[in-house]
Amino acid sequence: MEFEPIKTNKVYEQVIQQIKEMIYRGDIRRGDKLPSERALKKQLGVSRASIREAFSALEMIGLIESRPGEGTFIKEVADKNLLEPLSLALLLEDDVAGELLELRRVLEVDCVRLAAERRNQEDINTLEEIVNKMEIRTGFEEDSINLDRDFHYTIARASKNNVLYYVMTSIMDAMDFHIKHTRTKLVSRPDTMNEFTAQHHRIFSAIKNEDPEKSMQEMGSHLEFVEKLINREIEG
Amino acid sequence: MEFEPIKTNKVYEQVIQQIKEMIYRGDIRRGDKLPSERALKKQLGVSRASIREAFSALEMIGLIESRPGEGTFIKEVADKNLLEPLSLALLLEDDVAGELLELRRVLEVDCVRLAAERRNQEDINTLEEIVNKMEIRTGFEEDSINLDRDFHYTIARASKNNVLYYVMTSIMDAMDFHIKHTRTKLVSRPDTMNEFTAQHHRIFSAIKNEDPEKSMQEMGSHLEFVEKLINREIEG
DNA sequence: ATTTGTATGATGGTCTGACCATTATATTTT
DNA sequence: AAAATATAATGGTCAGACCATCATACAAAT
Repeated sequence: MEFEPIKTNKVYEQVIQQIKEMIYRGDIRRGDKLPSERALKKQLGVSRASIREAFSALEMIGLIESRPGEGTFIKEVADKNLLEPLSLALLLEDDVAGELLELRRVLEVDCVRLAAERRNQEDINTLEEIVNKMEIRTGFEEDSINLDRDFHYTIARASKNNVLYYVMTSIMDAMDFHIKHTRTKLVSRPDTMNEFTAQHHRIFSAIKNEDPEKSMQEMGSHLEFVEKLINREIEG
Repeated sequence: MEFEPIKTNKVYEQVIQQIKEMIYRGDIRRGDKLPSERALKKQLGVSRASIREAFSALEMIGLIESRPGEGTFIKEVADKNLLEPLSLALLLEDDVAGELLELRRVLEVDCVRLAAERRNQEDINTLEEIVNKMEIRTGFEEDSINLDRDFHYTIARASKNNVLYYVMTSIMDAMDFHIKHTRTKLVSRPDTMNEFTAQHHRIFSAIKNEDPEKSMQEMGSHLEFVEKLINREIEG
C-alpha cells in the first residue's frame, strides 16, 4: 500500500491558481482591471482576507498592482522585481558574489553578441549618448555607477530577447546589492574609470559595426578586468 | 518646481522589509523559526492580517514556509519556485517560447562547460545512471521526459554555481510549461528518441573526460537539433 | 460654457475579534 | 517507563468594521 502525503491547499493559493489560469486562458491581459476584492469574495465564496493574501503575494512578484480607490490591475510592464525572490534567496547563500559574477559573464557575453546582430538605430543612439556622457566625468560616483548600469541595460535590451533582458537585469541588480561598497570604491579611482570608459567605447564600436565576434571579445575582457578588480578589492 | 510622487508604503511591505533586513544582517538563517504571527503582531504593532499578507507573499516566492500548529520557518532549501514570478510574467508575453529556447542555449552551453571542468565522481555516477536508463525505453512518454529533465538538471548542478543552477532550472520549468504538448509529441517518436539518447551519451562522455570544448560542442548541436524539431512541430 | 466645489459610492488598506484544525508540550494514567 | 489525555500555542479562515483615496455625477460659481 502506498500513501501519498495529503496536501491541504490554502485558500489564498487556490485564489492565485485561479487567477493564473485566467491569465493562461487569456481571459485577463496586461492592464486589465481585476474584480474588486469584495466582488471576488462573493464570486469565490471566500473571505476578503484570503483574497488580500493572494493579492499581496501577486503584487510582491510584480504581476499585479493595487491602487486605493481605483482597483487592482494586471501590470502593464513587467518590471525588474520579477526576480526579487531570487535576490532574496541569495541573501541566504554564502559566497554568492563570485557566482553572480560568473553568471553575469556567461549571460552578457552572449547578450552583446545578440545585440551586435540585432541592434537598431535607436539602440545605437542610446548607447552613444551614454558613452559620451561617460567621458565627461562629473566627479559623483553615483553618476558613474548609473551610467554604467544604463550601458549594460541598454545592451541587454538591444538583444531583443525579453526573457534574457529580465534575467540579465535581475542578476545585475542582485550583484549591485552584494558588491555595492566595492563598486563605489572602484569608480572613485580616475585611472580605473579611464580604462572603463575606453573599454565601453570599444564594446560600443563593435556593436555599432555589427561585429558579434569583436563585441564578445571586448565584453569578455571588460568583465574579466572588472572581476579582477573586484576580487582584489574584496580579498584586500 | 519639481514634485516627487508620494509613495505610501503599505504595512505588509514594511513587514517584509524588516524581515529582509534581519536576513541581511544575519539575524535569521535557514531553518530558523520566525516569531509567531501573534508575537510579531505585538512586536511590530500591526494587525495579524498585515503580518499574514507579508507571510503569504514571502511564502509564495519560496523564502518561508508556514506549518499549522508549528510555526513559520525560513526554508532550508531554496526550491525552484524562486523564479515562479518569472514564469507567471511570461504568461503575459507573446512568442516567449523562442526566447526561452535561445536563452536556454546560451545558459546551458556554458553550464556544461563548467560541469566538464568541475564535475565530481557523484555527478558522473548520477549522469551515468540516467543515461543508462534512457537506453532502456519504457514506452511511457512521461518517463522519457523526466529522465531528460534529470539529465539537464544534473549538469546544471554539476556546474557548482548555485545561482546558475537556480536560473537554469527556472528557465527549463518555464519552457516545459510553454512547449509541453510539443515535447510530448517529440519523445513519442522512436527514431527521435534514439538520436536524443546518442546525443546525451556524447555529452556525458565529454563531461566524464573533462573535455569542456567537446562538451560545449555536443551540447550546442544537441540543443540545435531540439530547437529545429520544436520549431518544425510548432509551425506545422 | 468652463471651472470649481460638493456629495456619493466604490475601492483598497487596516484593524479587531472570533473560531477551527493541527501540532507540540505538559500532565495524568496505566 | 510507556501510553493516553488534557492544555496551550500556532497557523488558517472568516465576518465585520472603519478609514483614506479615487471616480463620478451633480450643483454652484465664475
